[in-house]
Amino acid sequence: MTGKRQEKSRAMRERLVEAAWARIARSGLHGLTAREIAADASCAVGSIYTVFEDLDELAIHANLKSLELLGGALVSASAGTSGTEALRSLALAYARFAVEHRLLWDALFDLRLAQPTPPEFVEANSGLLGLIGRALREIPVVAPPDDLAARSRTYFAAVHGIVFISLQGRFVGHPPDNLASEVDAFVALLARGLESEAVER
Amino acid sequence: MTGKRQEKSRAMRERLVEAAWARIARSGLHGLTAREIAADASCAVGSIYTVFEDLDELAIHANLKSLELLGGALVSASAGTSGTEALRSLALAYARFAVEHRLLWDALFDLRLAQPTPPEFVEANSGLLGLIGRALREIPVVAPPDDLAARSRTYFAAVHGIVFISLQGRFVGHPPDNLASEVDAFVALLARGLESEAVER
DNA sequence: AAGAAAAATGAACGCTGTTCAAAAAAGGGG
DNA sequence: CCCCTTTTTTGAACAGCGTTCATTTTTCTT
Repeated sequence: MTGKRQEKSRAMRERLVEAAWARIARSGLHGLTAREIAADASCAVGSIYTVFEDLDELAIHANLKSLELLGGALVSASAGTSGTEALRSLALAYARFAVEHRLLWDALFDLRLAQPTPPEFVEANSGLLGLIGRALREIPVVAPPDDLAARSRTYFAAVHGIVFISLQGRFVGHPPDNLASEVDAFVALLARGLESEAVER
Repeated sequence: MTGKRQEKSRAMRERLVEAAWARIARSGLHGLTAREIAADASCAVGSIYTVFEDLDELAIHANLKSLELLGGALVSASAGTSGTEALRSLALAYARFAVEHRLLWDALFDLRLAQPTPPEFVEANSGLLGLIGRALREIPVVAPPDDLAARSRTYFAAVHGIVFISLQGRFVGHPPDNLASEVDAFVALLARGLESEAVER
């Protein structure tokens, strides 16, 4: 039998990521402790550090798992739609994901990294922004030479902020129940603004 | 001499908040350790817990200090402006504050509380949203019976998200240098949308 | 089957927030 | 002004954290 070493270490890697992800989903990023993860993954605490640089790197990989889940939700939500309708579907699906997987979603943004963001993460994010870009391209005003990527990021950021502040619950105003309609109205407003831009040109 | 006890404890309270605030400004919320704060404020670690419930409560009061600073910046930025111009000034001032006091601003949103947000904090936030409300009221479409507070929060949240994602730097797109123009363009788009709403009515 | 190489282990280290018996300071009465 | 009571301040001690590394166990090669 050859390559037994690689295989075992990769299996442990996966177990660790799975355990970390499950624990974030249950207790949030704060509930991520080396000893508990190790217990969940049936290995020693020290083993974590033979496979990952530190707990942050493990958390990043757990977040990548969440990002994949989010990506799936966005893709299926926007399937068969286009233009402003696609924008609305994407925004609503994003809000729904945040509500339904609250702790996983929180962890995506709570994690502050000492080191620069790893390329896998940037790529995953770009993929999701690409969905917005596709929708924007179908709206006349937003086309080359406009920077589609920049606009996508801005509009995503705006919706993200609305979801974030709403779920944070530190401000008076909409309770989270109304989040969907809040987001919907906002995207509609955005679309109006874009149409108005188109008319003027 | 009477009331020497109260006075001393209040003085220590202020020293602690000041020390915590300064340390957040220098090293972020992560750099907030009980022992270092105590050293800065010239008292024992245990004293912190005679005055505050825990470190979180101390951090809240440090954040209140930051919120006052932000409030001042927003008030002076929007002074003498109205309507959409006021909205632009407010958004730009908000972005500038985030950049110039990055760690203080991060701490405002990094702090996740186990307990419900204390009323002082909610009040301070409401005060700042009121500035947006004043500006919105001067835009015809946004008037009673619209819920001004709800709209204020939504638009603030959108701008906040843009600043947040931009400074986070985890996405491709605008570098933070362009944050001001990104925010400016976005507020302009928002204003267009609002005007378009007005026309339709 | 034996020796060499690699990987997994978990006790130990230095740090954290928080507590609480002891010490210090402040107020009141003779 | 001094003594006694009450209140406040103190910092060593505690439990738990992420991380390390000498030791043990497992895997590979000969």
